[in-house]
Amino acid sequence: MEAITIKDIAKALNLSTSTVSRALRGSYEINQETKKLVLEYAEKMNYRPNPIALSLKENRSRAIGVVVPEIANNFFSQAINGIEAVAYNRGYHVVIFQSHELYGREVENVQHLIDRKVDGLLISLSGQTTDVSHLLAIQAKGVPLVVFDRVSAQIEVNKVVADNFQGAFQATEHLIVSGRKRIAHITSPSLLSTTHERLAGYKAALEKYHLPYDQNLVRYCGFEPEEARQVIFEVLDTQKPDAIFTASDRLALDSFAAVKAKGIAIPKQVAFIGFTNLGVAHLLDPPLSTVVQPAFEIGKTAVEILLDTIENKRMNAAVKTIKIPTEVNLRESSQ
Amino acid sequence: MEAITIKDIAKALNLSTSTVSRALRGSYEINQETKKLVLEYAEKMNYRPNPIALSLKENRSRAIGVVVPEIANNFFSQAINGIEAVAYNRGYHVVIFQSHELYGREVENVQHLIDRKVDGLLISLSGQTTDVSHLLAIQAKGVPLVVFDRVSAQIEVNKVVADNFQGAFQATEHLIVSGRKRIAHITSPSLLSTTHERLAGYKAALEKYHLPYDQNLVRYCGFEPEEARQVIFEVLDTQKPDAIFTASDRLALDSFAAVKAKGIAIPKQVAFIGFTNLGVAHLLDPPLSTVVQPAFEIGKTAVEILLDTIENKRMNAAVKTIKIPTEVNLRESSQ
DNA sequence: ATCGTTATCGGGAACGTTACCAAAAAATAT
DNA sequence: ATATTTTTTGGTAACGTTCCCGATAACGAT
Repeated sequence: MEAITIKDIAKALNLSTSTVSRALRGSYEINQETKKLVLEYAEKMNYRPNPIALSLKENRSRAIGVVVPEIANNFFSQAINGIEAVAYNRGYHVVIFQSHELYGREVENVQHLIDRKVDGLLISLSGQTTDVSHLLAIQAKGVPLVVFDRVSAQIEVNKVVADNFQGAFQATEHLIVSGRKRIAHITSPSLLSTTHERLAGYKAALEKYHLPYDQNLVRYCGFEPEEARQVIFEVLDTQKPDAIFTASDRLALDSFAAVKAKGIAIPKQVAFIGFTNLGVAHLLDPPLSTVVQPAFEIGKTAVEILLDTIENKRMNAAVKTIKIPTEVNLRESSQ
Repeated sequence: MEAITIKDIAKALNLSTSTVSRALRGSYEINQETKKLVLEYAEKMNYRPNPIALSLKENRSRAIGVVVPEIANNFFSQAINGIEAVAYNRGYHVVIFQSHELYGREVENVQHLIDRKVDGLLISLSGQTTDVSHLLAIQAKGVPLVVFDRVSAQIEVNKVVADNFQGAFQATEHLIVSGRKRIAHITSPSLLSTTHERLAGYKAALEKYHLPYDQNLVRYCGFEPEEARQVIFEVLDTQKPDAIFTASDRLALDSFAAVKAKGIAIPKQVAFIGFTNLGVAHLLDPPLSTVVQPAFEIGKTAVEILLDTIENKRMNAAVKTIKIPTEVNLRESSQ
């Protein structure tokens, strides 16, 4: 029941392991008959090369690591699908780890992936991550790295993100032109790059239409289950907004639920638009307007850059940040 | 920048690799001073053991493999979270592969995980899988295996599933007692164990209330994007049901959307209840009644059995199938 | 002083594979 | 027939680690 190895084949056919290896690998420097013999026997015995031995020898694994905050999040699972599609076609495995928004877990994940000799790393930062020295360290080691979605200014590396500014700008502008004046912005922890960019888009839209920027209308919200609810209740009670623009998948849902729970009519009393990749947005009550990120494409682009780097196809390419346009879907919740 | 190894430490401290290994591992048969010296140096140089070398030597990896159809599916991502939570606490890594509902991909995934010497395997079958010889093969090899959610009768192995019969029975019963007579059941491919069990629950409820079982009201539906829509349209047009009970996460959504697209009032004209783990069910229009599977707990239970098997903690335990109760949430869509 | 014990350490093999170098055999050239 | 090249193969080391076995030294006991 034990797996068959090159040694077993060599012994069975009275050859050396070198010869068997040659037969299995490239065809050069080998008698065609010997090669055939080996290949047939290997086939018959269902020989499968041991990737672990290979990894030890070659110091690589034909696998790439992916670290995301949470796969139970549409954006990330879609991004992973993009990553996987490309990686699979190019002969790489994808090893997925979740940080669960914890800095410590993220560092651990990165370390483990490096220990396991992944050929490259794709990461979207946790909500707690401010210090990126763990990434700088692997960069110093020469491990190819691409950061996507949630990036950091502290590291010079290829990045792939949605055009968060544009999306937020368009969402806010839409709310403004449809007559809203007090637009609350419920957003993620201020550490995140996405938070900054979306806030900037929000501000820019206000500015364009000469609306005042009121700090009290902007709320940062962490990842605790009940947090969004509290924040929404508070902002509704104290600020009386006539519109809400939320900045993430999870926040869109929790906030939407909270507003409804409070018995406030959407969009009559408060218009609502969410930055989210929820597939069910059009089925909600009322149908939810959304800014959608091209998650699959972000994943796809990120992994393409990573694999090109791994395979030395971008030797002299400068490090850059790729912005992929977002898409706005206007529905009843914001009319 | 290269990673430091035991050899490097040995050379630096003028010791043999054996001694260094001993110092790093168990403390027996080693001078306390030598040990301290080694540990300090290792710490200073940031030594990390090479798990690949370990895997090669010990023929195991301290990792378990998980094969699921699709992570962009609430049920599976929640199950994975359950798996991960337990595995992490017990010192195992989790390697996630997706079959994307393809039999070929599933076989490949299993093979790759075995090649990579996972200590055990958790799998939920693809929608195409009828032949489980790939699982029988690894079972014969002695690799610990637990099948969850979508199982197969063809293999005797520990299984963890939701109580699909109960959930379907309760859903159907609820529709019946609230006055519905022609209840359509939109379900997954007939190969799946979950499909059978849910259909059985549906039938049993009809029987209990002496309603006829009409084959035309039951529709099997594959995984193509437009398929559910077509099926729903057809069944609505030709069968005029007064209720719809759907059998999966994806089908619930697609069917719900299709019914609404057709302009049919829920629940007035057609009552609707879905077997789904959607987090947003209560926010839909109208709020969607659901049968919820304890996904996290299924994952948790499955991995506990697997790890116990790996660690020989269930030597004489008989193979069994664990059924975990489902939960019915009644909302407006089915009143 | 010799011997057996104990504590501590080093050497070598092994896990599966490939790369390099050398050796043998075969083919070709002289 | 001999020399030279080409083709084909085998042996060995190496990747990083642990385990088994043997070696050495110190030590107390006789």
